[in-house]
Amino acid sequence: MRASQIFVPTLKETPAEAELISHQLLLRGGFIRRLASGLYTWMPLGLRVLRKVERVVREEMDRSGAQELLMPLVQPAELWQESGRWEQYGPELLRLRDRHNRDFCLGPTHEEVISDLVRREIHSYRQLPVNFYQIQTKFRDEIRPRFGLMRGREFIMKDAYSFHMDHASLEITYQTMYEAYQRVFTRLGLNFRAVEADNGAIGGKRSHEFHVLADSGEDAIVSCHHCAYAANMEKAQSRPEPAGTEAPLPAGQVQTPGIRTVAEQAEHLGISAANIVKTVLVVADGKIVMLLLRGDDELNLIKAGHALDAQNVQLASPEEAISATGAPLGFIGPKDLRLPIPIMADHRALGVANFSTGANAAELHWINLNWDRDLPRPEAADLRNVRAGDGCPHCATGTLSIRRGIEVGHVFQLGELYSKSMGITVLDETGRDTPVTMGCYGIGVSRVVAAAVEQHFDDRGITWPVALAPFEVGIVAINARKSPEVAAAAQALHDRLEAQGYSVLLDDRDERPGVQFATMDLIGLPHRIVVSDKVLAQGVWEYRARRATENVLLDETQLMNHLCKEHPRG
RNA sequence: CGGGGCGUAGCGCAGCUUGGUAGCGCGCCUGCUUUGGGAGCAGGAUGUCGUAGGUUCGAAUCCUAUCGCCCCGACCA
Repeated sequence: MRASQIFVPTLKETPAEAELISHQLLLRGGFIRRLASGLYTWMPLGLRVLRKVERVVREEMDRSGAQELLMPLVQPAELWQESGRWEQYGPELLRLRDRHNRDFCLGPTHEEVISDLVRREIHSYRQLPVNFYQIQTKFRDEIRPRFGLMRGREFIMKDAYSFHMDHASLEITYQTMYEAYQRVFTRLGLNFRAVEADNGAIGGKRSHEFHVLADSGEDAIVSCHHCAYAANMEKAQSRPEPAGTEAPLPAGQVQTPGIRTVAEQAEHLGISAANIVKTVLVVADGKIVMLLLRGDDELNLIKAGHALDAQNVQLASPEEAISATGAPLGFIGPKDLRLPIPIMADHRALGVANFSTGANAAELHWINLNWDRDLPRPEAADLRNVRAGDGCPHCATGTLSIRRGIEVGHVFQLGELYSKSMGITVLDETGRDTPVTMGCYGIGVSRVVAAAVEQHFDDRGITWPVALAPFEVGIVAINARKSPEVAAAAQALHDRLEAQGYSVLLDDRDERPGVQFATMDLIGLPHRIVVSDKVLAQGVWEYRARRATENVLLDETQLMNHLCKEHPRG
């Protein structure tokens, strides 16, 4: 491909709308253009990158035995009403009506459609297991689309759905998908981590997220630097700590005027936050519940939802707090409640001796309380966010660290959720109707493009991994208009490389060398070859890898060997 | 949904406080020169100042409404 034949509108200046480096560089490099909030056009160069991702995903899905199909973006409301998600999904589901006044939605995901297909078409255990996938546009009417491709409203996703007679079969496919995802992200040249994830209210046995590691990531992921343990924040646990062995001190109450926060309380009392048990009131499915945490810990609402077996957990409002306990926020505690409120404590809160907590009266706190002696131990659960430095729950010596990640993949065991709500059954060996077990597996194809840039850029532009680059090799013909020899040599080299199977972009534009170099660097092709009179006179090519800083002079054989080494084929 | 910010040429911005009919840089077009890291000189084109209404002799500027875009928050008692 010659640069004069492909539309690559690069920008010297960064558009004001772009905050994230990937967003900036994809706009500047002419890969994407914004149409409206969360909606992007894939320009010719960007589309080439997107197709690269799709190709790798498709190859690995096919290799793992999944079958590709393509389902509609527009989906009838009836299916969503049947699964219950027409009501549950909320405003993220973009609903629309057709001319006959029938309700539809734009598919944010395709469990309903695939479930409908499978229950119509698959009737026997002999037809299972089966795994269908598609690479298709999704629409989610996000509260706040942001960061360009990272959180768009319309995006491209590979979604797969598997169906099984039993959990053992699901487990096999799940593992197969997990391994396929490992291969996909490895082949794409991304630094990623698979982490244990929370299944949410859906339940099911297992779930893993695949995160590309990047400081700009929206998710916190936890990993042990000693063993293989890794989990996302909602799921991560830490090694239990031995309870304190301090001798109990006499309990008492202390005036704490104007003290609202744990930090203020610790300072006022001259103790550490770890010696405070803080009380968080939440409303779990409409009911007030008191949660206790060590003062230096943070509540994780998702974990609270699990512990309480509640769909919806929110912090209580100041008014709800007063009406439930008689005390304002900041002075609430588990001892001597005037109304019975269910109490649940994080494990670590139960390990604190001689702790301070609210006394259920304005401007009053307890000090030196001890479990069992002063108040009964409440039910214990895991409620806190782990912190960097916590002990690993899986090995004896490791400690946890927290990094940022961009979620690009998710494998999930759905179990019988949809087969029950939508009645997907098959006949088993004995001729009995049996609900099938389901798994689902997603990759954010368009998000992968942005995530890759977040991980691969420098001050001059993008530094694509070879598997993602829109072209593998860039040829810069210096002053080709002045030198027919350069023009001819560059074109001939381009043709030879393409004949070898490389994708090549030949910069044949009538631009000054500086412009050509700047463009090449910005769009981030992995290999650059410069053709000039100077170089031709020496009978060599001037080569430079995008991620290198020095030029290398190579003869044709050396060049071909080098490229071959970088791009193993077959 | 709450809070904040911004809409002026294709892009980045100034002008607005103090109303007088729009400007800078980049890009674009023409010519000449230049040619190894986003060139120089000369000439040129491009704006319903987001939209609608109002105030005024006069509005990019003041007022009202509205649309769009961006950022932050929605997490601690």
